[in-house]
Amino acid sequence: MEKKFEEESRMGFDDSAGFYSPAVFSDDFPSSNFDSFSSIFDMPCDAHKASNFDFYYYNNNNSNSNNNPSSFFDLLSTAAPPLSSPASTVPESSEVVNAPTTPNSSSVSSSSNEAAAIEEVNNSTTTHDKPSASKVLKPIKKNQKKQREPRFAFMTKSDIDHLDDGYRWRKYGQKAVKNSPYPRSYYRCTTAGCGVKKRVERSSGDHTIVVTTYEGQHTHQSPIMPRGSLRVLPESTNNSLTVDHDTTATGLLFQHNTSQPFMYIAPPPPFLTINSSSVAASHNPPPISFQPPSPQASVRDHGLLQDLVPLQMRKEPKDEQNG
DNA sequence: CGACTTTGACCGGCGC
DNA sequence: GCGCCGGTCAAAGTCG
Ligand SMILES: [Zn+2]
Repeated sequence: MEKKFEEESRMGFDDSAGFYSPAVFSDDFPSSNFDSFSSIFDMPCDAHKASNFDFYYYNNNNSNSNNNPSSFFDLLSTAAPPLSSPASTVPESSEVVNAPTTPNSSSVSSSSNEAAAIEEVNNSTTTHDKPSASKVLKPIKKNQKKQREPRFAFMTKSDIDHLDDGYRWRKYGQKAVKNSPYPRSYYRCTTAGCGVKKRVERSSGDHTIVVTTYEGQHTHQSPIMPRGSLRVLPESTNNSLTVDHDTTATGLLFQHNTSQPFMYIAPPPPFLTINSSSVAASHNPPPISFQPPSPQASVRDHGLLQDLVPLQMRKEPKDEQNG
């Protein structure tokens, strides 16, 4: 019992929340701590079976009751275009080219070679194969290791567990998390034919941080318009998003699937406009020549992530706003 | 009444 | 093989 628990604690990064050290993920993590992050990445990622995230994003929102912290998720959903063929998102030949900084991550790189399973997951999500015959059916053959689509974990400092991201979700499960007194909720997109799932839990260390893990890509547009917290400007108007309140999106984003994880620290995402008075960052790619370790179709597939990633990641702290 | 949540049971993988 | 555990199902319950 205890031993088990201890083991869990040791590999607290099992899924998502436990991965982070509260000391590191403080409200204002200075750029000088980047090295510390690298150390974290060095953890044996292969330990957690299918929980290999591709991106993390730490949304350092002000968890003031006044503002709705879900704003960032709103533009998340809206910024990410729907996918037509999710299976092609992850080429099986997307092996790592650069030497991984973590020797253990070798096994992680092999996680993206099961792209075929993605389609099965999507198909199985349909309700046609849900007769009252058996209790729980096995959508995927046992042969398949149940490889899932890439996941994106977004950490948001908020008191609200279920953040409104513009999509309709149906809660289909809830489990207790040992690392955290807060439970983990399982949601699934209610749109027919869309097998996107997401998990919502709280960080083990910092309970104020909500970790929302998205799995898969929506095959449709956002069914509902986000509430007044966010205004999405159509392309005809502007290629940027507008946020009413201050979304201090001090972000940390790193790629986990590839060999070398990168950090992304940016005050405001480029595609959104803070307070609708700041400069409206255009959607075109920045002049920075970001070179991911691999072609990474997954990066461009993730739409929004693509926007986030090539910003000014890598160890390029230079002087991003002192203070 | 429809959409969504709650909640216990179940399944499959994994360690012992 | 057994038990633990993460993930999932689905009937019952809740809400507007
Ligand atoms: Zn969807």
